[in-house]
Amino acid sequence: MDVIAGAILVQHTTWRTAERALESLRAAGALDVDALASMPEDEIAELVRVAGTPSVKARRLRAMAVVIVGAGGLAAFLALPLEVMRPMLLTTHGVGPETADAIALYAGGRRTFVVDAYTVRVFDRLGFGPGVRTYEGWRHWFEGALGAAGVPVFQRYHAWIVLHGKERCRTRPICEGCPLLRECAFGSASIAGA
DNA sequence: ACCCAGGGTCATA
DNA sequence: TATGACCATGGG
Repeated sequence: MDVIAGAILVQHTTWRTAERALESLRAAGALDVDALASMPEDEIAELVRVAGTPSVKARRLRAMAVVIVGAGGLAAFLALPLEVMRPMLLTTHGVGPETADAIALYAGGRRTFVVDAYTVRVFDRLGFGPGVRTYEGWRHWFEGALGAAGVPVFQRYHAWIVLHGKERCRTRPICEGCPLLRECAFGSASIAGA
C-alpha cells in the first residue's frame, strides 16, 4: 500500500515530499485501504498537505482505495493479471498512464515500463525514441528495447534513470555506468553516438 | 522575494 | 482532439 499511495502522492512533486506525506499517513494509521476508503477527504488532505495539492490528492487516494476494496482487497487486487489491472487503474480517478504503470510495476510486480516525463526528455534529447511519440509509443519502445528482461530489470532500469539521469544528461551519456547495460538494448557504443 | 517542478482532470474551442 | 487553467507545496 505504501507504493500505491506513494505513486499518487508523488504526482507533481518530488519523492522527498511524497515520502513525508506517506509517513504522516502511516503515523495516523491511514496507510490502509479500508481506512482511506472510509475516511473523510479533508482529513486525508491534512495528512498529505506537505506533498502539495492536498484536496486533489486526498480525493485520488480515496478513489484508489475504494477501487481496491471493490476488487476484494489489496491482495486480491495485486494478484490481478496486468491486462485487467492496468485498465482498472486507468479508469480510477486521478490515475493516469504513468501512475498506473508505476503501481503495476512496483506494487504489482507486473512487467510494464514506467514512462515518466523525465525519461522522455532525456532519451528524446539523445536522439532515441519511437516513431509515434505518445505515452504508449514510448512504453512499447522501451519494452521492446528491454527485450526478454524480467520485472526486476524493468524496476531497476526506470529507477536508475530517475536517480542518475539528471546529473548525467548534461555531463556524459545517460547509460554510462548503468549496471544494466548488458540487459538492455542501450549499449555504451550506441549511446556514444548520440 | 521570486520562480520553478510536475501528473492528471476538466472546461473550452 | 488539442490546448490551457487549475490544483498548493517545497526547494533553489
